[in-house]
Amino acid sequence: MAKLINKNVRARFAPSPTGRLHVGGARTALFNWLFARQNGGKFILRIEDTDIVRSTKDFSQSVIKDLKWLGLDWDEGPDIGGNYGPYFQSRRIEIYKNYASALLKKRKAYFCYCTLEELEQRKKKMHEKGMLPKYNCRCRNLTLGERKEFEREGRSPTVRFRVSGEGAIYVEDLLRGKVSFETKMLGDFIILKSNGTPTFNFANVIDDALMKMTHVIRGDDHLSNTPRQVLLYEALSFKIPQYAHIPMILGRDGTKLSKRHGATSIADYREKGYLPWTMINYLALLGWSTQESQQFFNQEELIRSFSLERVGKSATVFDPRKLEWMNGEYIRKLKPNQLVDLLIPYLRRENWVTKRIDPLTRKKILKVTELEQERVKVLSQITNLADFFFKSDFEYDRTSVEKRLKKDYVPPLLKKMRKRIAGLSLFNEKNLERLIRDLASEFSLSPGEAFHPLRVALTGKMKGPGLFELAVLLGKNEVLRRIDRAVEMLKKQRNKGGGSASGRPRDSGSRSGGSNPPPPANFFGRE
RNA sequence: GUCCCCAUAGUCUAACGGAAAGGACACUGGGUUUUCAUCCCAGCGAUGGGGGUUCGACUCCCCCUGGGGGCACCA
Repeated sequence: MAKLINKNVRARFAPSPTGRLHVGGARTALFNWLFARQNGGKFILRIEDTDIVRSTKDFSQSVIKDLKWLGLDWDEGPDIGGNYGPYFQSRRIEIYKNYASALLKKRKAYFCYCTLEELEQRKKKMHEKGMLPKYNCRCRNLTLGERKEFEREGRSPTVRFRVSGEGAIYVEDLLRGKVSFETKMLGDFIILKSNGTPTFNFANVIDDALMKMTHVIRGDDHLSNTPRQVLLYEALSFKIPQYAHIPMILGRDGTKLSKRHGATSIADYREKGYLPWTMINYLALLGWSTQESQQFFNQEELIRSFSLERVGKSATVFDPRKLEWMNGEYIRKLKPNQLVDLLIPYLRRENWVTKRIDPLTRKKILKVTELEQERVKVLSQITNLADFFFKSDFEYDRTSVEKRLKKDYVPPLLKKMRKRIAGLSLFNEKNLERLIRDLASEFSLSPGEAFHPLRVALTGKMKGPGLFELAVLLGKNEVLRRIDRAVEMLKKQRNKGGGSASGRPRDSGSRSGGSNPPPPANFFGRE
């Protein structure tokens, strides 16, 4: 079936800047964006900063930054303007006040002088009686005199919407069909706070109407708010948009995703080293799928294939493991040269490379990248994977030393190896491999029994890239130094009676003659 | 408590009322590799329970259970 496109579509993302952009918010933004883009319609960004206590300018900026980082773009928004601005709710206060006045005049709203404490108390009492904690409208029909009296007491009023009428309110939802709510379940609700700012339900409705939104795609935690909003649309004679309440994203334990579940903000994932498109691709699959359960999409494919009709209805669990897998897939698809650029910030953070990178150093980083690419799932992991390429005084992994170096044959083997390597005229992979294999058979060892100790001596680990490739990259002299260092380390441990295997020779007190360990110089700086 | 939403493996999910319930992550085993990773092969594993409707139910209806959300001068 050919997809119907509707160029008049206007969809929006309306975050409140009370924190960094959350994965749930990001997915809501994504679905709106995809929907707008595939229809050739407009995607609008509006910042809902009416909670003056919790909203900050910094969070507004960071939300915008994170959306851009994800690769989302908008046709109207706080940073670029548009025909229906301003796009910060905090700059639209007068608009809300005017509409509130209109409702007051029509007696669809009224001033309420109850204080927070009074409301709190009343709610508590109702709760104790097992009643619905719905507002009983003490101020609903105040006389002018009574109002004057309250004002003399110094109370500043809120404006409440008068909920009246019998029967049900129907919400037409694109995903869930017609959902009905009993009007009598709703209490009169506040539309203007006593400080003059609007509440969410009020500002949201007015802006969506004034900004001519055709579709409201949002988390289904908003479904229960919708009947109130419908009442407002009707009271203000606004056209009700099409709703689509998408399933929420939960944490591993099935509860609402929160900091308890670890990283939840887009910025967290950016900093760890997830690629923006990984986030988009993964998030798109949370609550939506194609008939074939396709896993990977490029941007055009995603825009083309997305459809609201195929968005599911049940809550989804955010799975960091699948996200990491997907990031690894995308990292492996990168050209090594692209990956180098992404990796460099993490190397800088460790002070392994200088701010300016000369061509030779870059070439070496490229080589390291080629050797490690298939192991990197998250960019920041490069730090643990490749430390030994950048520093000579890397630490030895304890279990690697135990398993691969604590053998009687190892010290003599390494010493012999050192001698042979020193005598090697052409230090390349082929020659090195032949050398080690020959040595293994001289010692009556399997090749592996010779390879493994050398690997630990050179890298401190028992996992990593091809042994001969990494050795050649390190260079002959560095390889010799590292063998010396490992032999030295083993000797010291033996003297100490087989104590800690993770000791760094340089750090274990003054030296008593013998060969000195290599200086802690930067490998790339020195060679 | 009450209202609303939801229900296929541990997780994301597919399946005009008519397949052996398909794919992906994770996990397990095997192969390749000097190790790890990659790659390849194989395996484990699901329609929450109970009633209907129907020749036939993952699919439609009802009840139960479970989970989530709202009931704010938060959004």
